[in-house]
Amino acid sequence: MSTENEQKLLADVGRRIRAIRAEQSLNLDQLARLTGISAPALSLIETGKRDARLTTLAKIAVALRVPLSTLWDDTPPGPGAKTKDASQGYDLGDYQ
Amino acid sequence: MSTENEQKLLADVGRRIRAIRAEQSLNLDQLARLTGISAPALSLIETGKRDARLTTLAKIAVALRVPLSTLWDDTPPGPGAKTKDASQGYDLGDYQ
DNA sequence: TCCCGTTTTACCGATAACGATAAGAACTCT
DNA sequence: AGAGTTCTTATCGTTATCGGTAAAACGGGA
Repeated sequence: MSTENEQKLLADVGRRIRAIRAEQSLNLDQLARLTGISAPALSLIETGKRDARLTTLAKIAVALRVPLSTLWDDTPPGPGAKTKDASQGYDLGDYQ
Repeated sequence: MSTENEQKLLADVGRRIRAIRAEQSLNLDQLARLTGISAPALSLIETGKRDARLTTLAKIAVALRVPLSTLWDDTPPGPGAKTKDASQGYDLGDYQ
């Protein structure tokens, strides 16, 4: 994975987190208390400046009450039949 | 998110990575070359002993040619109609 | 039992995440 | 302009990831 794609991934995840947080009318301090992650750290994650760990993202997903996979968008929108076959070969997105 | 759930999450993601790697008949050295992640680091991730960063998991997903969300399984298996609504309220799994 | 491929574990050094705190920017309202 | 809220940025100290290397375990087959 190239560096510019990593940046896009982080920026994308951050935008998604911020959008969900805004939907729930939470500010950074409130989300910080819910997650145990400091508000500055959350700010860095949301602005795509920090490469968070898996458990950190999981804490955020739990606090926002969304599935972890909601934080990015790489699942193909195909109508059903998610075979989970690795050699399936659907169109790979930017994070692939 | 509690610590024991974090451990379960990491162990689960690791198991899933290992399963996909086995499906493709890759050993750790080969996946290491594909990802740029060292084989010892991959071993730690697969055995749930390391809390990898998002871009690290993304590199693995790219190398294995699977969507990032394949590495865990928190998307509801509902037939179609993935509204991505945060307040949707389907049954939250162990990672929620 | 002796190899051999694979994986795990242990160390090292460099880099980065993370919490805490504080300061600064941006924005609104009065 | 001043006060208030929210977010961003900076610094510091602790901890963890990560690549590299090497050494151990864990197999299986001849």
